[in-house]
Amino acid sequence: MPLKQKNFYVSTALPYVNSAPHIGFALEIIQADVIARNHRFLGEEVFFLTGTDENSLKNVKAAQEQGISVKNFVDKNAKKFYELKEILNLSFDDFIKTSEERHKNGAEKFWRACKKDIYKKAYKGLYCVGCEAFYKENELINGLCPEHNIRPELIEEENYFFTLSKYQKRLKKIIQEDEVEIIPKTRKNEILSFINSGLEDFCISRDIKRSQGWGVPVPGDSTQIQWTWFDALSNYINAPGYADDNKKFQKLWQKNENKLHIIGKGVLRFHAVYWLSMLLSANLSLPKRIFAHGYLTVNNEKMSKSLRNVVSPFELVEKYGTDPVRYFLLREIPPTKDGDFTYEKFENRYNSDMASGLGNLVARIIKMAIGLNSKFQIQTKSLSPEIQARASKIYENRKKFLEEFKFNDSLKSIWDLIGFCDRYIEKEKPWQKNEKQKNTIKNLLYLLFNIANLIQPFLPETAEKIFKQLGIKPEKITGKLNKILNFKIKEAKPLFPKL
RNA sequence: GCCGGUGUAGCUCAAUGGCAGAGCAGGGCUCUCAUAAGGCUCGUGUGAAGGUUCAAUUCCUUCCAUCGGCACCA
Repeated sequence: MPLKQKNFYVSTALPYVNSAPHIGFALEIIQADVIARNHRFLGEEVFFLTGTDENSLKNVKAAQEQGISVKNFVDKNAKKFYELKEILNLSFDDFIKTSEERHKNGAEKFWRACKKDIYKKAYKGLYCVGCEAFYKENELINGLCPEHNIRPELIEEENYFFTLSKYQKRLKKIIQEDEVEIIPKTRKNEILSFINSGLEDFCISRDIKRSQGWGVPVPGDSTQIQWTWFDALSNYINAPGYADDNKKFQKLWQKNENKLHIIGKGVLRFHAVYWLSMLLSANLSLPKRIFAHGYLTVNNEKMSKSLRNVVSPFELVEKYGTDPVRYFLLREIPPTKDGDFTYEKFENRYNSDMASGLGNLVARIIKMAIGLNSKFQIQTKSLSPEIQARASKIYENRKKFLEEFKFNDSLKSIWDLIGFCDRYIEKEKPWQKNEKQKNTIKNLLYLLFNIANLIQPFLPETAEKIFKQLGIKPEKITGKLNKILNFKIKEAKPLFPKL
């Protein structure tokens, strides 16, 4: 009887579609992709989910500005997010749009499941028409909205509230004891101090007129729609079939011990406080880990439309290719801290690590090997034990680092192996004809095979190209070390031409 | 204001209560299999002031700088 396959679930946050994808979201979805690919190599059954959040009021406004229907607007923009799959070589298994029926059905079912913790209350607040948001007295500047410099109106309406206060104690325990682990620790501490400051019930619906009818209705009340975050968070269970496929839902969510949310630091509270409490309320299984990444700056400035410094992943990939973009974001940006993008930094990484590093190493090994023979059979027992140990050490590092989401350290450790190969070549001079030449080249081919293996989750396209040049049959590519390898070397164009 | 993080070579970051390291960029030398690629080589720099200690970059105090969190904001 075959062993039962372990399940693994990973999601990104759902980006708003009111503007085009930028490299900040590219970072998040690439991180998730690496984790997903790595778990597939570990032999687990992976469900990798992403999608788009389309029920925001911002969309209604943006659609009106463009003079098209809201549905047309969100469909048009969501398509751009889906296209990231192609250009960034992403391996997600499902893409959920919160305007889809399956999501709305799920969100309504989820609302009913939380019913015991939902109550109606008059809400009074200072409402800025420009922002379409409520402000607190102390957030105003001279009594005016800080964005628009206008005096907010005092609005009173009945809304639904969620009894977050009720979950304060349980939530504190869950987070403190890592029943749900928040990564990194500093974010965990922030959330704990937020919880300790006292949790207040929060408003989870809007008047339907103010939302112009766009959104997920509140079950049983035609005057209200669900607040965007309340419906959007339920996407994580709706995609795996919460409302329409119980068998799938049980397998992927309820009985899955290893569920991971990858999110940006700015939305941690929604996930670590609201979402967990909502799941507790509905009596559903909790995620295992929440990983919060940092943000990208451009020239050390916040990316924003008004600064006109938003970098498009489409343009970057068009100019440099998919794997250089993946490499830069994973290698240069510290996983849990803010990192900076500039074209100069990007091109430096490209030239030194990709062109002169990996690309050049592949070219020189292939050329030397082919000068000797095109076919090689390598048995690991005939290779240098020191070299084998060195390679297997990098697999251990990758495993360890990826468990801690240290994409940068993991790549660094692989690139150390590339550096070792260059020094090994220099030392052994395998271009000279002598009795140890063939053996040196076998060791190098073995190392190159392992480098390709190691970079697979990060740079899948490059790994594939290297395997092709080595003539390794696809069925031999298991992500693990093999005892016997047959190579049939082919020359090819440079992987990364120098800029 | 309150809470927390960080401050190390031009840049990005390591490290340990005991002579402070790596990558990139830059200078010099050099091999030639390779994408003018590779290798070797060159760096007294721990924000400031005190304190504990035989010894502090590491522990403590204060200060300065900077970043983040503090309720509906990627």
